[in-house]
Amino acid sequence: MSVEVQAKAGKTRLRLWLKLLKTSNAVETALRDRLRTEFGTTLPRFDVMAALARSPEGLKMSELSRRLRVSNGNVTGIVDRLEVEGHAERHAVAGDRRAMEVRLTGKGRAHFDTLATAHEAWVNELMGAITEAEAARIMEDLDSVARDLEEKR
Amino acid sequence: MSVEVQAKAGKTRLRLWLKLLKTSNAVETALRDRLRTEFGTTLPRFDVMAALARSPEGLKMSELSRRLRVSNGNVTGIVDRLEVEGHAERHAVAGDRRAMEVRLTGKGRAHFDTLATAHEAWVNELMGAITEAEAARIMEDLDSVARDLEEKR
DNA sequence: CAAAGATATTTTAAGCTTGAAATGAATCGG
DNA sequence: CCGATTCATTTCAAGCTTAAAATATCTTTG
Repeated sequence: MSVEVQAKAGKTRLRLWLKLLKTSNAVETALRDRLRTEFGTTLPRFDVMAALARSPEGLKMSELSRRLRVSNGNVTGIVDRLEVEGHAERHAVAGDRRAMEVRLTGKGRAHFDTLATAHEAWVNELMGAITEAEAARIMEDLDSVARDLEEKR
Repeated sequence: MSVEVQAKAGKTRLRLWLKLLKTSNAVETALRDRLRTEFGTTLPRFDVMAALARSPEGLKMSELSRRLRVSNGNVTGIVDRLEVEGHAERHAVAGDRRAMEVRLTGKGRAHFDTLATAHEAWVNELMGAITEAEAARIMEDLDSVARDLEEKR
């Protein structure tokens, strides 16, 4: 590839990145707004609840942190707040006094079901401009970026 | 479209959103890491400097806030820190004692040039898995989402 | 001109986020 | 068994972010 063509591809990727960032920020902001105004909650709390909903047996703090790719200290704070709300509970882990298992409460599960339904509808509304065929194609491209990034880690 | 096909397209869009979010978070985290470890700065400061670099005559606080789509209070804090570092300066605006014009200092401009060069190379490295043709196509799709979101605002 | 409304910015309170340090507990090698 | 290391979690300090309230100034209108 010539130097000129390389430079052009570079500028195109930079533009793509800026647009990708702008679009995902716009969608994310809309979701945060709606979670806040319609349900008085936040995206981080929703994310933690979603992870817990997929593991009814409970998850250790470190496992939650690993799955959501956020720091341990971050999970501590979010679970603290979910506990205050009565949506999650910490339980001692038999055989390891260092660890804590976190579970949704009944109230938390019911609340999450409501949130998840609304969330899926919102995403569909916000991303309505993309057809299924386009979605599949973009996902493939993003997958190749994600795989690349995974390797670098 | 049948109910079944609609539901399927809905699930595909949700998956696309989750992948979009994951990928852009991964790229953004890599960029934040490198700005921090290699230059001791942050993405918000980089973003403000980038906006200021494009307007050498200076920008008012409110204009900065509007362009970056962040709150006024947020800009106050970031500009405070850039000022402490000696990378930006606030100036009174002739004819409006409420307003402040912000500009990069000479030091700030030199610093930003270094950052911007590194930033562009990083984005190219991180998004290297995407060819120019794919990039162009994805940008079109994202544009349609962004336009849609613009209208909803 | 004075009151009312609009505009520019800062302040405040609350939450999210991180990396690093601290704590307490488990495990491992000798 | 004991000292060293590793592991799970929390605490801490700093920065980013927002919405809402507070300030100060400008503009419009009666």
